[in-house]
Amino acid sequence: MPRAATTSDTFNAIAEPQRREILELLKDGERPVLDLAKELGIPQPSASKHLRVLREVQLVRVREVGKQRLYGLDARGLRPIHEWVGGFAEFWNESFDRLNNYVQELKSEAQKENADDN
Amino acid sequence: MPRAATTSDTFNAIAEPQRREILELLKDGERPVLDLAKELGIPQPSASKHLRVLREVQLVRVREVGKQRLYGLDARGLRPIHEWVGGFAEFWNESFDRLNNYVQELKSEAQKENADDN
DNA sequence: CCATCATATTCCCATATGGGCATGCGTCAA
DNA sequence: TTGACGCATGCCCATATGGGAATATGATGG
Repeated sequence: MPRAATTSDTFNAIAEPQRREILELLKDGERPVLDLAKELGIPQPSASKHLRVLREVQLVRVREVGKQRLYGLDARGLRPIHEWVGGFAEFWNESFDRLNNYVQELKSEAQKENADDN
Repeated sequence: MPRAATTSDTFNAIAEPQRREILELLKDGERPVLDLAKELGIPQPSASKHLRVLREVQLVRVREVGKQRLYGLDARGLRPIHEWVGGFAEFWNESFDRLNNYVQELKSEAQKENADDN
């Protein structure tokens, strides 16, 4: 089985660089598809596809205005992710120390070995 | 081109459910591969593969102890992600209001239309 | 050196994905 | 109604991926 379907999985939805860019662009407000496509330098169909994925995980919503479809940000789906990642906050501070300790151990061992060599 | 290589991309690394589980298990401390595999209910090769990906993005580090390889958490790589997602915090609070306004607009329009019908 | 244990790799398969291109579809203006 | 515009879809291709099974690799104990 390949990677979990991007659909209905917010983690996968934001695993795509271009989709992350889209989300960032939408911070400034709603935008039509062609607008986003041009900004990203990708063909319209590609933009539409990415937007579809974002739509499926509900990170964006659409509003039809005439011929255009204005895409807007709905960041609520990002909150769970922020919380999940945040659950590691205590570790990314501490982990430096851990790694540091580990490096210290290696150094000690190395010195010991050098001593043995003499 | 398929999705960006999972290698060297932390976002993709944590897009895999099992890899996220591994990271969570490692919160409790270092663990050998078979241990993780059993805990996740997956074969050892699968665990090794996932661990490799996590290693490549440096979310875990290995320490060789005899025949075993103890995998440990190195959450520092998660910090950038936390910050990126956090950049949307102001929106997931606000977005509810936006959506709400949008719904209000729809209601208004609907009422207007009903009024027109009469 | 040999057998065994703990892991890592490799191979093959099924599938999901992103890109490019053509096309279908709904909306608006003439 | 027709034509143009803005998007969404469908199709095909190349590729990366996860799973399963078999095997290679490394370290340990005898």
